[in-house]
Amino acid sequence: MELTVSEENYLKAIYHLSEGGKKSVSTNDIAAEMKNKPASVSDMLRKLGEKEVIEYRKYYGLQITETGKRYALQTIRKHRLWEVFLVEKLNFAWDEVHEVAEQLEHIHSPLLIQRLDAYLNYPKFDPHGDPIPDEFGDVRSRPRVQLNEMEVNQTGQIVAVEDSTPAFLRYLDKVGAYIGARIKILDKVEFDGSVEILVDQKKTIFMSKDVACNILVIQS
Amino acid sequence: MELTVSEENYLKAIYHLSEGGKKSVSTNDIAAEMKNKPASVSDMLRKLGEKEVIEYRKYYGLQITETGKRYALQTIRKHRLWEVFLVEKLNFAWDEVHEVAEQLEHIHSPLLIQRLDAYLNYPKFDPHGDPIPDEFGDVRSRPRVQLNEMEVNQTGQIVAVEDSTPAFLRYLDKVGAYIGARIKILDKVEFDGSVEILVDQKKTIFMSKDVACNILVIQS
DNA sequence: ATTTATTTTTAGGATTGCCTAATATATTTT
DNA sequence: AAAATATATTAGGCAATCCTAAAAATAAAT
Ligand SMILES: [Mn+2]
Ligand SMILES: [Mn+2]
Ligand SMILES: [Mn+2]
Ligand SMILES: [Mn+2]
Repeated sequence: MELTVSEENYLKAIYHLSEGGKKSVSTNDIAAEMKNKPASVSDMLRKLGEKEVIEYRKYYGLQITETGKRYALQTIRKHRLWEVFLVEKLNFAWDEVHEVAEQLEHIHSPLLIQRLDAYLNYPKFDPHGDPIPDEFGDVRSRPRVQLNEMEVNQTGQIVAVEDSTPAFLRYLDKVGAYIGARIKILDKVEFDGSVEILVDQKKTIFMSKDVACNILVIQS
Repeated sequence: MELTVSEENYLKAIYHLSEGGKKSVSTNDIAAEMKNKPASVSDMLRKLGEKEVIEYRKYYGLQITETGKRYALQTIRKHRLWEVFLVEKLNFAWDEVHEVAEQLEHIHSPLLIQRLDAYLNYPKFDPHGDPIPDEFGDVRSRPRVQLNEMEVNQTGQIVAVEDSTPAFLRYLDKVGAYIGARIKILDKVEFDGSVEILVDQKKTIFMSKDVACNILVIQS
């Protein structure tokens, strides 16, 4: 079965919202994520239900099916592989890739993705630290914590960001936080949740809770 | 102004038909090229006229405008650059690239194309020997003749093919004709226009007129 | 110069994907 | 439990892109 670009985008949004811990995904949430109106979402949910990529009962809620998950993961795989390509091969900055990958993820060609994967040397993570599903849709997820939840003196390594907007990513570039950086919590301010961290045993960075909660760390 | 994918495809078809020597491009020709119906073409011509990428008078004919040419050449540039990428970097065969490039040519990102061009080392020709327009839409065209129009004992170099269908390209692979090959006409059969050529002073190939007329040569 | 054939356009319809406004259902408050 | 609020769906519409069938314009043949 072939999905349209719009259907692929909806399914991806639904998958992400489902994985985000929330029990049920609401029409309003999807509308917000897709930047369109709830009425449009209702239209699309009916169609996705008919195509059996979600299980949908009006007014009750929806659940993504196994088939739907496979489609979503395939699109996510393509998105993240293209992001790696743009950064590794075309020297894009990590804050410049998302919009283009959003288009490239809809190019339909199994051969293309297989070759791209090989060309990039089968990367496991995208430039934002997000895992790249394999061709069967398997994702290797690592136990990650938000930086603001760590305690003073704990150490770890930055492995991903939860916000991929250019503004946030450029800010991280500016202060010197990057994927792969080894960090240690030097201080936490009770009052506002801001933290001070040591990066690579060299540089001290002070950041607000708003920033810290979008940085994901593997503790060590 | 932004063109839709469909508009870009129509404009490309119109450009190619215009360059094909024909004085005026007919609605039927466009429909054939686009593999849809003349009625649909009429719809689109009105729209392209309103956007001033063609000059269109009902029942009379149409002419692509300078603006239209720029858009068409931009799309052609993208198509051909992607074809080079697929062959040079992802090891696609030259008969496998067209369909994918047909999709990739519509990805919208000036930065992407600029970087891709640099990454490929500013190629001047695509895998089928067609010239790649520069970022300003300038095309360096070379004087080429169809192989079947050459006389016995004349020599030259294969520089392009006029047919890019997989069946034709795979046939050329099989018999050993390729872009860049130095050739000499050994014999021509008056009766059916078939020719015998010597490739790289080594191999003799016999081909029908139907094949020969789709092979373009620079004479030397 | 008519008639005939071809080409092109218009009329009307389907599908996709979005919208606003109105309605229906579910949830929360009192 | 009823009323108020929040959430979700339907009704009706619009734009894009395609279609078939009918009508109009042009070109070709007699
Ligand atoms: Mn997308
Ligand atoms: Mn990413
Ligand atoms: Mn195309
Ligand atoms: Mn080509």
